[in-house]
Amino acid sequence: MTPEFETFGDSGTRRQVVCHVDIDCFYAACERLREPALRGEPLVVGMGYEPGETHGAVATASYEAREYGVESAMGIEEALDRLPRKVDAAADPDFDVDEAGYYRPVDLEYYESVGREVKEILHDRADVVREVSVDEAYLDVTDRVCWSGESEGEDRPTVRAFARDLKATVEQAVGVVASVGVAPTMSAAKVASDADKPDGLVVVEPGEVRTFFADLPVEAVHNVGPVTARELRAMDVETAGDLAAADPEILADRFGERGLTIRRFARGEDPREVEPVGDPKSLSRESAFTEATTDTATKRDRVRNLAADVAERARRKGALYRTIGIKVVTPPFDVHTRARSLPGPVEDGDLVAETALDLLEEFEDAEVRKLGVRVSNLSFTEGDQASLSGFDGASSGSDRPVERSGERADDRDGWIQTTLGEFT
DNA sequence: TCTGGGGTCCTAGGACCC
DNA sequence: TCTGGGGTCCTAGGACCC
Repeated sequence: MTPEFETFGDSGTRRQVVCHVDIDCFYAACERLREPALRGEPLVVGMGYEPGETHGAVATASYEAREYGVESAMGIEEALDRLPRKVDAAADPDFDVDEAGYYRPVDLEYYESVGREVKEILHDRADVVREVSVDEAYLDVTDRVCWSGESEGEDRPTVRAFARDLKATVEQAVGVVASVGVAPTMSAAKVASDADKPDGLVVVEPGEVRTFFADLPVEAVHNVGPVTARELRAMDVETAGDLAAADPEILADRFGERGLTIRRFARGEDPREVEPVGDPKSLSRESAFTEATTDTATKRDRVRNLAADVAERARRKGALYRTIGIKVVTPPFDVHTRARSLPGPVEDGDLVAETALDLLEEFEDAEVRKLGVRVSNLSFTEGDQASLSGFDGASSGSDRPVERSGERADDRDGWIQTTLGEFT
């Protein structure tokens, strides 16, 4: 028995059935939920955007807005060039109101509440759910469905019927549209849900994974971003099919372990099983200045606020941290990080601020466009978490039973206790 | 295209230990 | 005293994902 091969999509013996669910234009869909007048209109949801302003970036553009060339991650200023605001267009005879759109700032809390409604349905429909983000999840539905050719599963629906019903339920109950992909592996399910957006439903049967990938561009493969895609193209690897057929040694040489992973994905091989996400590894907060600044007081102020935020979030989650760090972004877009580890895990907001400010001193004279504060090397105390939120995990979703706080922490138990005494 | 915010994982070099 | 190898931790940066 070779466990790693058990769940390989095209060659495995134990067939996992993975369903990937992704809400279409989630932020925009949420805005339309509470403001139905926005339906059918070009709509841009901007992060760091405020009504009437031009700073920030596009978090989500509705399909109608995309028609005008507005894309995700684009600066709001650029987006406004392509798609003016309705209000501005109405006031200016040079603009055509019909060629304008609506802009809304991100309201994550609201989106999270909508996301929770969706997740409830998903937990209802699957034995294991991996919540990847506010609007996206993997479901292990192995024991709930059968592939189209199978008949062994008495009452089980086919994957397609299952997915169709899931989509309909989400749409009726929550009012947002999901794209769904079903496949024998996580990586294929993910690509499948993406393949026919919006309102997509794509099923990739076992044995078909590699064929399914073959003609897709390399960047469709999970973990292939713009940088890797460019390098692959330079090596004449254009499609996922090319990637599947590429020499593994060359890929390993060029991209390390990731090179082998993406090749396996392209071949339909992915041994990962759907598992719930564990405790976070780090917590951070960052924010950009409207305009880059060199002013020390401004920078220190911002860092103090971010530090307080991060510390408060860690406290609420019952997280102790052993490493405190900052992120400093200087023009044009150079990212610098600095971090310092403490002798033992602490929960101490003042110390976060102090350490962050100390690390910031190196950038005293730098022009800064963005700052961040981060705590990492987290450990979660047995007590707090479970007692505060109930430890069932099945119902509450986000708070699952505390995991052992990492193998490394274990062999340190002795001194963790002593340092805890000192620091808390 | 001049860029938001919150994450994960990997890599590489240096310090330090045995 | 310059010669070996192995392991871990820490920091910084990079790529990627949503």
